[in-house]
Amino acid sequence: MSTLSLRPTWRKDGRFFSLQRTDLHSQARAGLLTTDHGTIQTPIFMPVGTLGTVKGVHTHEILNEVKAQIILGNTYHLYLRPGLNVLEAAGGLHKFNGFSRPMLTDSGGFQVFSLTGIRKLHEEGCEFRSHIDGSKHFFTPEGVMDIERSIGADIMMAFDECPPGTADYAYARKSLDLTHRWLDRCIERFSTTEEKYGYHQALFPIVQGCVYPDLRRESAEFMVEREAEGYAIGGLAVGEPAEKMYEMIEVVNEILPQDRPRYLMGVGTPMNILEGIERGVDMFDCVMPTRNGRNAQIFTWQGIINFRNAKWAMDFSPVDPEGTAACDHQYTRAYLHHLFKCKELLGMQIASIHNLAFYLELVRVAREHILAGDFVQWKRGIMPQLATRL
RNA sequence: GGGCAGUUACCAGAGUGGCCAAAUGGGGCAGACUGUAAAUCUGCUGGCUUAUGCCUUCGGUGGUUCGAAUCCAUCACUGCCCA
Repeated sequence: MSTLSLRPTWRKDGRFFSLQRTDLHSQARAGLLTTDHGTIQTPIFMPVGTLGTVKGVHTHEILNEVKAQIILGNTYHLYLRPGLNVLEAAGGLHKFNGFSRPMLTDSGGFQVFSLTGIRKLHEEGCEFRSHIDGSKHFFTPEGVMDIERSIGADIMMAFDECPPGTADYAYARKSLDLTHRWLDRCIERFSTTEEKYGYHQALFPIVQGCVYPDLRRESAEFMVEREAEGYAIGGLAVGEPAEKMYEMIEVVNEILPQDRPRYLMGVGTPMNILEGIERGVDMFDCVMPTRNGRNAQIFTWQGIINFRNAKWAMDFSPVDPEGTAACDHQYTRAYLHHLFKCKELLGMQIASIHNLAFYLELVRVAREHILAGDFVQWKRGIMPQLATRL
């Protein structure tokens, strides 16, 4: 039996990803990723919009303040609410939420990890109990492909199992084999179905293997054979030490093809992202800027601020003097502190916009330095500041 | 003037003889958060050389008792009702 290949599903013009420059002193790359909803400059950070909305942030703010080039949605969550009938009637997620730039849907693989306790894994798929009403739902690789077709994101993720960072070798082995069998079923279904809304959709497989180099290598090789348009590295930042994560990225990126984008799923802190870029990652997503923003924490070039702390009560300087968003300059730290103390919604909005804008600025500047050829030097200079607690 | 109810930590409020430095909320002070079951969760919140320890505290004062936030007397204040 010949190996399944995704090549027949690629963009017809062959212009999905192009590398502009690879760093001489590291694996860092700058590239362009083209979708029918626009071109993305990589490396890129993708804000997470699980339910078709980046929590607390208007679309015009995502576009003009955050300057996001692509956002995420989540298959499991969108399937439960609003449901596929609504999304199909709307004409896909882009039409439904009014976001006309590229989108990517996660498959629900992460929910296999995070919903431990209300989910059951089988060879056939994963049975979930809805976290909303307890109802039963069965996700299979084929079903997930169909759902992601209905949602209509530009990039679809394969349905995988995301084991915890603490998984032992035996479990990691078993889990990886399941993910691989599921991948081939995803490819089979994806290859035999069409996009629903007249624009191209790409399918990214997800390399797994926990913290075990041999499994990671095997997984990467397995997926390279399938000739995807892009590849994801999953199952990291789920409880393992950061050093292990970096090591796994190195192992995997040695095998993944240079000419295709690599997406490190669910990562991470500003420092994690720069470490990932240095090791050849092109795409990142993480809930951290929005979730931590809602919880009063912001990231800046100078370090990390917790706006719940009393020390900001009388600080009338701007939220972030170096920030790129209007709200960074419109409001003071004392005011933002006040908003969080009073649990005012505006505080969460400001912090979310700020954090996302900062993350996008971080990868934009990183890209500039890759193009200029001094990425490693620049990164080394700013890392200590990023981790500082203000 | 008479009757009734009450006074507990920053606030509200439980406790009505020992398991009480005192429940629970709120507030305050910190911490966590990584493909979003998260505008959530956790810890601390009388003092002390941080402890299965000591000291001080439940309106004031004085009693009863081995032992009192809890029982008695009295004073002060608060609220409601009747004049």
